[in-house]
Amino acid sequence: MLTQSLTSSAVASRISPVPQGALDQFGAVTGHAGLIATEFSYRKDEEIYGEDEPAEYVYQVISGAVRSYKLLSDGRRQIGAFHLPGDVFGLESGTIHRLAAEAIIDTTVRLVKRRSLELAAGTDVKVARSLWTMTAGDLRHAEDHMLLLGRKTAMEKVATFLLEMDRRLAVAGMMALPMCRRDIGDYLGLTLETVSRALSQLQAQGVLGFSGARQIVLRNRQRLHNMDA
Amino acid sequence: MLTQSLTSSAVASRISPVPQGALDQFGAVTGHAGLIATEFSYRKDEEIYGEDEPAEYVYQVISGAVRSYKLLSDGRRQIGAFHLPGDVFGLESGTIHRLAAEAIIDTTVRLVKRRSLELAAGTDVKVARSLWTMTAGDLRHAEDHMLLLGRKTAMEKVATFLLEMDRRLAVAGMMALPMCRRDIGDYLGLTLETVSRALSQLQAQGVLGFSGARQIVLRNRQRLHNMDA
DNA sequence: CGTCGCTTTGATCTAAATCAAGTTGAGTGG
DNA sequence: CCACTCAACTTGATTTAGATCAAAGCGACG
Repeated sequence: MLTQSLTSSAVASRISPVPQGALDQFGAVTGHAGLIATEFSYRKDEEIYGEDEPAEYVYQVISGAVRSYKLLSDGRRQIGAFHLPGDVFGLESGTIHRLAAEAIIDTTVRLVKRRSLELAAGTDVKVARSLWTMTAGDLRHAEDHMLLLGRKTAMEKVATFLLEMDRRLAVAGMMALPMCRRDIGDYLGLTLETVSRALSQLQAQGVLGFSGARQIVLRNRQRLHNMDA
Repeated sequence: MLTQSLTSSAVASRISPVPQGALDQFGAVTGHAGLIATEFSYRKDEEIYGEDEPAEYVYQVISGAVRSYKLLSDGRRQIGAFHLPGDVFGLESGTIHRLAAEAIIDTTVRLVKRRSLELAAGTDVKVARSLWTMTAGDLRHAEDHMLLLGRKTAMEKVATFLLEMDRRLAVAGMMALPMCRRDIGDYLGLTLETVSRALSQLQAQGVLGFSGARQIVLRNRQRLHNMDA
C-alpha cells in the first residue's frame, strides 16, 4: 500500500501516545539509510502472522492494538503480550515467529523486512544494539509475567493488569481497553468470569469506576499497588 | 545445550563437551582478544547475585546447577529458569539483574565482565549478534514457560518439565535432578506436594522409574509427550 | 428497536492448595 | 560399619480459590 522511505525518526514520532524506549529505537532503525518501511492495516480479529510462520517482517503499531499468543492443541490460549501504539512486535532473532499475532481492533502497523534490519545491524553497531535492547525489553516483560502467572492470586493479577494498562494507555486519567474480558483472562491465566468478578469487586470498593465495561478510571492507584503483591 | 555428565546430585564435577548454541557463542566471546574469563565456585544455596543488583558479570555454568528466580514481598517465589552445565546466565542488556540467582548444588562458573562484552560488541558484529541471540533464546524459553504457567494442568506441567530435563541432562537414559521438589514446584507454579503426587502417579503408570527420589528414568517418552498438551 | 455478542452475577464443582502425619535415605558421628 | 538424625519426600484428609455451568442484563449497531 503506502511505501515510504523514512529518513528520520521524526515521522515515527508523529504517531500517537509515545512509549519512549522501543519507539525511539524503531525510529532509529527505520531511519537507517536503505530501510523501507511500509504501512498496512488489519481488521478486528484478523491474523497478522501465525505461530511458527517465517518471520519476514518486524512490526510497529501505529494505531489500534494487537495480541501475541500461543495455543495448546485443544484451544487453550496464553496471550503473552498486548501491543499498543508505538510498540514494536514480531521481532525475532531466528527465522520464525514464536507466537501468533492478531489485531484486537482495526489496526494499522508500520513494517520493515527483518532481513534488512539484520543487514543494517551487520554494519551499524547502533542498529545491532537496538535489536538486542528491544528483545531484552520483551524478555523483561516475560519474566515479570511468569511471576504473575505462576504465583499471583486472581485479584493480584487483575490489579497488576490495571496498573500496566494505566501506565501504557491512560489518557487524562482514563483508559479505554481495546480487549474483551476473555483476552484479559487469557493474558492473566484466568477465566473471563474471574476477571469480571475481580473488576466488579474493585468497583464496589471504590478503587475504580466504569463508564462502559471497557472505559475505566482508576480512583486509587495506591490501593492497587498494595494489592499487586 | 545438551548432554553433560552430571552423574549424581552430590558429585557434579566434569565439564561437558561443548553444547552448540549458547556455549559456542560464549566461547567465541570469551575467546575474544582482551576478554578475561575467571572461574568461581559457590556452595549449595549460595547466592550468586540478587534481584536488582548491578549486572557486573555474565556467567556460564561449568559444573553444578543454578536457579534464577523472582520473589513477591511475602516470599512466594517463581523460578524462571534452571541453568545447567554449558548454559550462560545473568546476561543483561541493561545495568541490573532482573532475577536473582543461587547455586542449587555446589557449582563452578566461568564469568566475564559485562562491560567488556559490550565493548567487544561495539567493534565486533559477531559478538553483538551473539548477545542478541542469547537473549532471544532466553525469551523463547520464557514464552514457552508463560504458556505452561498460565494454561497447563499440574500433570501437563510435570510432563513438560520431565521432557525438558530429559533433553538437557539425561545421560544414558537417566537423569539426575539437582533440584528438590520445592524448586520444581516453584518453577512450575505448583506446590511441592502436587509435584510429588504427579511423579508418583507417573511411576504407578509405568511412565517413569525412580532410583532415589532424584534419579529418574523415563520409560515412555511418547506418553509424556501426549500428556504435555 | 430488535438482535447478538459481551458482560455480569449466581450456583455448583473440582483441581490443586493446605494441613498433617509418616517414611526414606543421605550424611554424620560414634 | 552401624545407627542416628534431619531434611526431603510421600501420602492422606480436608479446604478453598478459581473454574465451570447457567441465566440474566446491557449496549452497540444494523
